[in-house]
Amino acid sequence: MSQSLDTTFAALADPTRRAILSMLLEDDMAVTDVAEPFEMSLAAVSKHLVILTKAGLISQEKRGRVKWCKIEPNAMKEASVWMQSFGQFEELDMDAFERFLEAELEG
Amino acid sequence: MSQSLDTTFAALADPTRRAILSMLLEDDMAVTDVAEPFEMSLAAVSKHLVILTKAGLISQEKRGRVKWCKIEPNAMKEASVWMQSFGQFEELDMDAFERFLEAELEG
DNA sequence: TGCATATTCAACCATTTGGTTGACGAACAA
DNA sequence: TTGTTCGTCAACCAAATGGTTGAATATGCA
Repeated sequence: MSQSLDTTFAALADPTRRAILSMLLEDDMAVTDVAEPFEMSLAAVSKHLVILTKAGLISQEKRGRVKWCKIEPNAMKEASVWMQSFGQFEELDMDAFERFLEAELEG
Repeated sequence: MSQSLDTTFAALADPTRRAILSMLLEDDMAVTDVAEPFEMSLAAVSKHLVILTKAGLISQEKRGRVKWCKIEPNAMKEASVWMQSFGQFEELDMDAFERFLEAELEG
């Protein structure tokens, strides 16, 4: 339930992963090209991409040898709405609010 | 700059800390009272409060023996603005959102 | 076929995280 | 003074995180 907020925020907490998301805003990219600007191994970047995928922030599609990475803005929406609404609905049951968001954004 | 996004998102990634923030939306609270609903030690909650304080999401002020915790709603702004830059997602289902709000607020 | 490229897997490592417990100091109350 | 409450500190622990390397798998190309 708030599991998805956990994974979304945790994924966003790492600067490498935020940089990857920024890159993917420009265009879809192959794993190797995503990894190129970073001073770490390809395997490390591949792990970051798995984390972003599990958080739903990106999707990956394999065509031939190449796995293409594509941003999925929908997952960010739940966290974004959570943050933007925070403080505006003092009398709101936040647990119910989180359940609502999850149910809404799932469909 | 990117450092503070790290700490803000990391602080928000834990459900206990998000629950604490929700509680503090209602009112300022003493550390002991914040800890009361959680099934963990006072020391553990105290640590969570330190993390929230370092992220700027709350502030703490000691009066007498009691340390009061107060939400700092503006601290989420940087992270919120960052997320907004990805704002290419479709809108929420506003009808469902309004039904949710109505149901929540009348209880 | 044989070789290069794209990506992941498996094992490993150091550091961080989220929790525990017991001792402690500071502030109140008797 | 004595005792109680509030909150943190210190030491410790297990699990998760973020990185490495080398081997493995899958695809494409000559």
